[in-house]
Amino acid sequence: MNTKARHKRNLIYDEKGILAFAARLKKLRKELGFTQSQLAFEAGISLSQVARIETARINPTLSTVFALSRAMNVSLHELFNFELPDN
Amino acid sequence: MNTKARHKRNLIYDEKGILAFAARLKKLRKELGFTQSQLAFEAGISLSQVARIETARINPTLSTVFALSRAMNVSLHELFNFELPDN
DNA sequence: AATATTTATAGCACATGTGCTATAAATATT
DNA sequence: AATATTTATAGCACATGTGCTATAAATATT
Repeated sequence: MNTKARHKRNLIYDEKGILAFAARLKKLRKELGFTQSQLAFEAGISLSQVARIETARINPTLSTVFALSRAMNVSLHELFNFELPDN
Repeated sequence: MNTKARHKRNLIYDEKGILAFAARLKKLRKELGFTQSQLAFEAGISLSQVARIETARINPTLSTVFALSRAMNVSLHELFNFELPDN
């Protein structure tokens, strides 16, 4: 182990918020009749990424979210029409 | 230079979307009377990060956006109530 | 105008998002 | 039940988001 005391910064990872977004995305995708693969293709992102987002394994960037919004033809206003849980 | 042909993947960076979000955030923050420093403190993120977001230098993660939403006491529905420009 | 406050930049180290490939697990179809 | 399709995981390499510190630039206050 390194004796040098490295500072462990703690970054935000908003478990609850990420879970809520995952559920919202999955719901909309299914309602619109997309498979993950189709959505990934339309959005220009990878299938693995779509799966990771829907299972709340990662904390996507806005660009990724914007791509999903456009691919589903769902406005951001609608995509984010869910309650953000308290932290 | 390395002769090995490494693959240059191109990640999404949604310039227009990021700019639109930056403008929306700045507008709301000012309307609510926060300084960047106050907002950063309330959201538990760094001042430099708030400045980078408002000047569209970075592509923030959802967790960061959620923290801003809670700090300003503005719902996601409201925070994302803007037109996502075409890509 | 001088001073104080606020916002914008820069550079570093570290954490982690992303694409890719492969494969397993789960679900749907025949 | 067997087969096909869809979703979930894993591991790697690389790109980049984030916090921190410092400082400059811009704006507001006195």
